[in-house]
Amino acid sequence: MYSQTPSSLNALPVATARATIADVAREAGVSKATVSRFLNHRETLLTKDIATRVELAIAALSYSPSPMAQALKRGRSRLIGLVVADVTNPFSVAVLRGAEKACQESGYLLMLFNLGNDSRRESDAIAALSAYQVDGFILNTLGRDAKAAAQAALHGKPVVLVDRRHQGMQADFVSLDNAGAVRLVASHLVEGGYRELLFISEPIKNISSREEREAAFRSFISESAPSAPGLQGRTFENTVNDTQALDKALRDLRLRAGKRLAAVVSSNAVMTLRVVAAMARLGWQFGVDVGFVGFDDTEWSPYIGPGLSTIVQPTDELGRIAAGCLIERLKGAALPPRQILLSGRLVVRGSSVHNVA
Amino acid sequence: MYSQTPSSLNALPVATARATIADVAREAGVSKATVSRFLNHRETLLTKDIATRVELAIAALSYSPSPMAQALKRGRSRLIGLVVADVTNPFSVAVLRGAEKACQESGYLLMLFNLGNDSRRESDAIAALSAYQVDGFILNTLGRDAKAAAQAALHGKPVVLVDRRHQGMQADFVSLDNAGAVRLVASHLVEGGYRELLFISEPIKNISSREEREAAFRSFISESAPSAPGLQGRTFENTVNDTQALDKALRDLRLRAGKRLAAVVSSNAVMTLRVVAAMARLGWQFGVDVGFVGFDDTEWSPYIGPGLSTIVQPTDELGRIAAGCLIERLKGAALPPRQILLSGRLVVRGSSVHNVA
DNA sequence: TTGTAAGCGTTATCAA
DNA sequence: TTGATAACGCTTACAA
Repeated sequence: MYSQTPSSLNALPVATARATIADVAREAGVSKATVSRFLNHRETLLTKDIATRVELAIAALSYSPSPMAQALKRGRSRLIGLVVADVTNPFSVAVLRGAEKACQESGYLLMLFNLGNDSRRESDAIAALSAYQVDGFILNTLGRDAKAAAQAALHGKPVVLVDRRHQGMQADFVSLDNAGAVRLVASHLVEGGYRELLFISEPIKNISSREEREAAFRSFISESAPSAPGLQGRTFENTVNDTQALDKALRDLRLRAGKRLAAVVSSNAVMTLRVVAAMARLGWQFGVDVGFVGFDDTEWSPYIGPGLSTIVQPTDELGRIAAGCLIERLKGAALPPRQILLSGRLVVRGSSVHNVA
Repeated sequence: MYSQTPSSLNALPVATARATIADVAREAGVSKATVSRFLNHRETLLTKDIATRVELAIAALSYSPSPMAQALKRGRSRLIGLVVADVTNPFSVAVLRGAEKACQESGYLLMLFNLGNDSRRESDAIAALSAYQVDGFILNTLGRDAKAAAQAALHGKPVVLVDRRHQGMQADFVSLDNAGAVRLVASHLVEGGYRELLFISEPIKNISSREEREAAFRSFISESAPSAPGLQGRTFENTVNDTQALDKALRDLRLRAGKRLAAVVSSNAVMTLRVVAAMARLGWQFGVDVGFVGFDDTEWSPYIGPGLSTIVQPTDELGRIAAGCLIERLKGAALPPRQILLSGRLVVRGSSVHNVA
């Protein structure tokens, strides 16, 4: 504070242009080519004497090469394009976080494009990112417009899909083991005595993760019915503002259940919040009136009612691995498309433990 | 589905290089300069005949100019660097969302750098982004390392600060009106009969928004003491894992309050969650044992206990305006540094309405 | 009104 | 081992 006199505040140094490779060459008394060699093939092909001269010049001018120029020349940018369906969704953000970390560690920078759940922008996103010569894509998109995603591949850039598959696309795919997680949830509820289950999802519309979860739920019910007498299960798709339908679905659930215990399985955090709101409207309590398990653990899950039981997705891992896969390919690995499924973890809290009180 | 035969899946077209301006020129039978003119000064300086020929060629080759090459030549990249303190913080994400939207609308792309609350990376972030020739910066950073931020200015790039000021930096600043919001919160509590208040913040360490909120709280207490008999207020800084200190602070609060009503003001969403956890540990209820208002509204606020009263920050606006300010300057506006403060809105829920039950 | 050519900051190919 | 020089894809004097 003391050292910051008013004059030092105003007299900001005039914008001083970045040093270029030519400046360094001049300073060191060598050619640009030599500087470039120092940068890229330091150990080989260089006299010690010259190397140190270049090194000094670089330090003196605090030079660092322009990634833009490098990109233009090399055709590679050390940029990774990340397209997310919706930055508002905590899942997307968590993945973003993991991916960003992995990229930073490998010296890549992330260019972000948010779709805001507008699937029409999907091809815009890929086009824009592609124009900036991103070296590869991480896509957590809507999955409707397979063609758009394919474009990326057409430009020969590697792609990693997170959470949502694209039909007919040859790409690495990183995701939660949805089927396994559903089994975890459903068998926990059945063991806890719940017999009338309702799986609630956002509109499924071809989104692979939603399809997989719903399908796994259906299979579980039909497979388990023999060994769990009285077990029934249904699925329900709820659109964003249709609170009436949601309330009705919950009431119907209890009606169907009769004396049996009823439970809800929510397919993601967004849906969970809607169910929480519905429960408040109905004046029902988790664990008393209905059991509950939701996909996606959030920081607030423990504090809603008796605590919400959830499936924890390894989101950070998902992001890291997605970025890792991509970077591996960028380093030249020519592997066949991989599918990496990570297991979810069930966290049991009060909402899925029946409580008569 | 039917049209996707196995062969069409495998026989992906070979990576076909992007068309360049030279390709277009050849196709149209004109010079590169002409194509460039069509791109940049379409209306002026061009014969109708030639213009259409170029237009056709562009369409035929589905050409779009390389932003990298343009950036290299022009020195401008249509890229905006966004540095956030912590992508995990819902506030940062919300701002990010607003900024991203505004950028997209103006044809800018966002390069993201997350500090993960590690202040040492602040200068790395700015250096990395700056190397990619971003045209400007949106900074929501830790505010410790004023020099790092200043570097950005030194390269002559405009900067917008969000939520956190940097000492001695000439830059636009966009933020919540912290003082006003604190007054809103505190007077609401006092009017509700609360007389022993505790302001709980994450460690303040020079972070301007935290300082401002705490200072405003202190002034409010001393200004209002005369007109509100028995009014007392303290402030408390809680570090991330120190649950013991937090629990003690809450117990002491009620001890001090005696028969008077006690209330907590939490300085952001992260802190709110810790208070929620502490209340659970203590077995206390919001609105009964202590009153509560927290900064930052979250989707889950309504569903914790009787609902948490909160200050809603216009986060989307903050992001939009930040990006807007920047883009305005990028268009050439040479204004003095502006300070834009947006008002918060108080949402009253059960936690700040005393309930004897 | 259009074309030629130089240059943005790199890297890579050739000679020396 | 080092240095010219051409190219990457674009814009912009300057000429025509």
